[in-house]
Amino acid sequence: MEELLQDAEVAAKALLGYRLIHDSPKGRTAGIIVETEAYTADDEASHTFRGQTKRNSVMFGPAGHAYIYFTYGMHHCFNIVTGSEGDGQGVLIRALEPVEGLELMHERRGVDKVLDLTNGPAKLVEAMGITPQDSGADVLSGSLRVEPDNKPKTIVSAKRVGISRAKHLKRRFYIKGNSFVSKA
DNA sequence: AGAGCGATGGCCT
DNA sequence: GGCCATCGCTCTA
Repeated sequence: MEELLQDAEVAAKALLGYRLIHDSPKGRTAGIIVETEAYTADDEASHTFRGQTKRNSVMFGPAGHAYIYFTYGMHHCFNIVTGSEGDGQGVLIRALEPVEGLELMHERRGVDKVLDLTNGPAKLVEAMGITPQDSGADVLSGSLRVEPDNKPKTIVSAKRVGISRAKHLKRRFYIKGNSFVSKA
C-alpha cells in the first residue's frame, strides 16, 4: 500500500474511507476509518519527537505496522506507521464508522448507543478487540488489517485533540458530515 | 450542551 | 513528580 510510504499527513488523508478489519476468536469486527491524525518526528506533540525509546520503537520501523500505546492509565490507542523506515512517523486512527460485528462491539464496550461504539481512539481499540499484543504487527495482512473501501467525498482538516504542544497544526483529518467523528 | 474532574499506570525529566 | 495522542460521570444551565 504505497500511500503508507508517504508522509504521515498524506497517509492520514489517504486512509480516510479505508476499512479496518479485525478477526478475533470471538468473531469479526470492521469499520470505516472516518477520522485520523498525523504525527511526525519533527512535531513536538509526537511520541517520536525526542527520539527512539523502547516505547515508541515500532514507529521507527517500516510503514504499515501497528503502533499501539497505553495512555492515561487505562486506555490504548492505535496508529499505523508511515513513511520510510527510521522516520518515526505515523497516523493515529481516531474514529471508525462500525460496519461489521456490531453486537460484538456492544459486548466489548458495554454502551447502548451505536454512536458511542467507536467515536474516539481508545473506544475503537476496545470495540475492535485490539490489544497491546497487536503492536508491531503488519496491518496489510493478518488478522488485524486495513483495506481500501469507499473514497470519502470531502475531507476536513482541523486541529488535533488532547495535546498541549503544537496545538495550532491542522493535522487532524475527518470525513465531512460523518456522525462518528469524535469532535467536529 | 458544555465544563470539570477522577480513574489509573507507564514513561520521561 | 508530573504529565499524558482518553473516557465517562456529574454538575450547572
